[in-house]
Amino acid sequence: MAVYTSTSLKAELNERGWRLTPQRETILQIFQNLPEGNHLSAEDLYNLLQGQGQPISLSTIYRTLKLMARMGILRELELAEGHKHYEINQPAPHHHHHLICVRCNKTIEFKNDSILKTGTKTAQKEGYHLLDCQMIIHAICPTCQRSLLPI
Amino acid sequence: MAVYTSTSLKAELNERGWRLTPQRETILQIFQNLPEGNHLSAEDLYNLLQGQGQPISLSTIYRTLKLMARMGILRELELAEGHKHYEINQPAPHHHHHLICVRCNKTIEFKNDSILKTGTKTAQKEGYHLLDCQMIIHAICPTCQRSLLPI
DNA sequence: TACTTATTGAGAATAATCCTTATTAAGGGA
DNA sequence: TCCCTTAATAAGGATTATTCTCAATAAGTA
Ligand SMILES: [Mn+2]
Ligand SMILES: [Mn+2]
Ligand SMILES: [Zn+2]
Ligand SMILES: [Zn+2]
Repeated sequence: MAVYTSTSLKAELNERGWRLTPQRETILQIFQNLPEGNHLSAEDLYNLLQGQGQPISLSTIYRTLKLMARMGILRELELAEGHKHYEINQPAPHHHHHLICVRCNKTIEFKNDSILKTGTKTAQKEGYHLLDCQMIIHAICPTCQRSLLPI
Repeated sequence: MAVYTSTSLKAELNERGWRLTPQRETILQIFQNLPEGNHLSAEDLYNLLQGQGQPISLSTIYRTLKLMARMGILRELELAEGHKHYEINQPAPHHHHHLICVRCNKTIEFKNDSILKTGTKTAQKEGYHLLDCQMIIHAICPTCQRSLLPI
């Protein structure tokens, strides 16, 4: 859960025999500049880059998102049915969690320092190398509670 | 996060104009009798029922899993790439969380009472009706740390 | 028992994600 | 700076988990 720059990303990639490409640099920048509370799906990111005139193929998008999630640079979130969302993975005080309405997918972020502490301790105890730690609350929002629509 | 019986499931379904079917009863029983630490995918459940000589169509399996997750009876877990897993949703002292290796998907369950408390408090504060609350730790297990295989 | 309509089963449809392959270009060494 | 090795990209096809459609069935209710 480190804070990455182009330089530190390059270093970590090269260390493993991998390469820093303009595509990877671009995608890292997008997420670094994404305002807190925003989350991008693969297709969101694809469209965003198209709009900015620096298109990247969908294959590369998917490969890069997976790579960066497995490196601990991005967090992979299940905020809605059917597809994943991503955001930058940052330590406290930016580290946060998600409260999600299972009916309308409205999502609220919240912070709680003890969660990351518990995650760190648990991973360490088992000898795991921590990448990300998230609490997900599935619930029904006030609006959906009032609506009579089924499930 | 209540403990369900056939009777209480029927009551809750009927209250909403829905019905208790043998298929729903069977699926609830499967999960109630599933030993802690076991998690079933839709296909796992389908095959299990086939083997027990009480087959249920895959459509119904998917519909029922989603229904029960949205009722708070089952927990929907993202333990591996590509498909969901389910387990019964129970309060303390059975309530637990998951530490997952992102490379080999090895999963360890752990308990921590303060997590559910935080979840309950956070949902309540926002006026959400709590269904489930889970902490997910993504990490790399000791074995995968030693292996030189990339990502 | 009879009626209404939620639910099932079967298979087709959808869509997110992954895979294949030719081409490009990053990194490291001379 | 130029070369070589090979990792990475782009494009489109393939895969597959999940949803949808619809005719047939059966749960709930009076
Ligand atoms: Mn977020
Ligand atoms: Mn479990
Ligand atoms: Zn809602
Ligand atoms: Zn592992």
